[in-house]
Amino acid sequence: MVTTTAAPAPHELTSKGRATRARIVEHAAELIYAKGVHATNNEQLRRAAGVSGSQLNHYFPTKESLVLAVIAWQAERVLTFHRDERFTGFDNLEALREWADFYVGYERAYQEGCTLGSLASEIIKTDLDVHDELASAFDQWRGIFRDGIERMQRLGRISAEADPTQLAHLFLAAFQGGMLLAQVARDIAPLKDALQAAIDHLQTFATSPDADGVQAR
Amino acid sequence: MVTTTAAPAPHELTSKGRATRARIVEHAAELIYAKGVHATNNEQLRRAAGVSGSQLNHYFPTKESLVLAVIAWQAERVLTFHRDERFTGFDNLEALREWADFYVGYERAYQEGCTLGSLASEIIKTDLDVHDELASAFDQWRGIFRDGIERMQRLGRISAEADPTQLAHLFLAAFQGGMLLAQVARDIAPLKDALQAAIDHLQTFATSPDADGVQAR
DNA sequence: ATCAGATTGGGCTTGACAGCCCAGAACGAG
DNA sequence: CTCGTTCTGGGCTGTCAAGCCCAATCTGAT
Repeated sequence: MVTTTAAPAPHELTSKGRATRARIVEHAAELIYAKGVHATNNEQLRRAAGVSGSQLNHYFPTKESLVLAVIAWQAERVLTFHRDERFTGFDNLEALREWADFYVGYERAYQEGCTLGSLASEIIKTDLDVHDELASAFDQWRGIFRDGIERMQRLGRISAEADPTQLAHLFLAAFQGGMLLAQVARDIAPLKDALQAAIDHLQTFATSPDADGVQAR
Repeated sequence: MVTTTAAPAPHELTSKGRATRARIVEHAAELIYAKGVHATNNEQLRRAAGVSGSQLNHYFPTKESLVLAVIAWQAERVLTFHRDERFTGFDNLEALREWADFYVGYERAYQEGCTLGSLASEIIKTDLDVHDELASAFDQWRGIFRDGIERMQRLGRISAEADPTQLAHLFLAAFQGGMLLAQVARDIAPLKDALQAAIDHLQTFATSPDADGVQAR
């Protein structure tokens, strides 16, 4: 049996099928975020999503396929959030401050950690072949920060000597590390401090320290 | 049978017993670091440490007790490493650079992550009651950086306006986050960049930028 | 030397979970 | 309306790991 066209299409989903599949992914994402991949089993997911065992097998033959779908879903969520208009592509310091404030004020930050980072840490050493999906997501995430910083340079807001990729790595690392530390300490302070310090660092590259409404230290 | 003294001592270990227990913990730590907690089972540990099933049960009745011992062992290791003479309590920028260089050059950094951080992320959401042990370890770790930065201030090497706790959080978060990103990307660059940027930031507080052998940017 | 307690060996049981199957219901194109 | 396809329900089974037990051996203090 050879595929006639370029679209094998293992499952042609109807609208109802798509709805069920989406319901499974969303509930799986929530359960996994709250309890971790390993502590989330089929039965809990069945009850939460209101589906039966065979539906899971129908839409997600293996746990790996489900986890991949959850990763894709969470990645899309977090990337969409960061591309929200309010952050204007992170082309100014105030947007970064607003972004940091959001997560510092996000209750679940120090309870469950980052929706993507926690997931990544938990399964990166397992057999699950989810590496490429994760790498791609984090790469795009970093790209959002890097592009923003590059734009700050082009707009003359920060010095041309700043290294956008390095700074993007600092932001993402401070965020992920801060989330982990906050989770462990059950206190948001580590995240708050790390993000504040990272932003302060970027501020040292600002061409006019006071132009952004915040006085230099 | 009532204990005569105040020492219930659930198990008085002989030197042989202590050796076996230590062998188990060390091999468990290595296996867990390489493969994760969940992917490490009794059989692998039995073969690696050359012990039998009942020994595991004898020294570590539950997996939780074993994981706790591994956490304590790894925490002691990482804290001892950071207290090594060569870092002189992190009371100068050069020590931080040496520290960063060590991990950037450490092969397993972007393969397995941080010996403590990876473990923490993997099990923080599980039932295992290991929270206090982890919190204490990270608290001491942060304390090493904070104390170093405070000493830099007392020695007049950096401005008194720097916030030692905030900067300590930045270092630890950049390290943990950088480790995670490096693992995901299979590239050391994120860790290298994050640590470099964090050190650059501390450098902006230096009272004499060139006194430490490195020119300001 | 003796003996109580510590240590060791290997196998076994119980429980949990992922993956699978079959039959029936709903859907939707013609 | 009709029929092939997709969707759904609930139960079943194979696998695997954690925890446990009994019996044998070793240790070290007296």
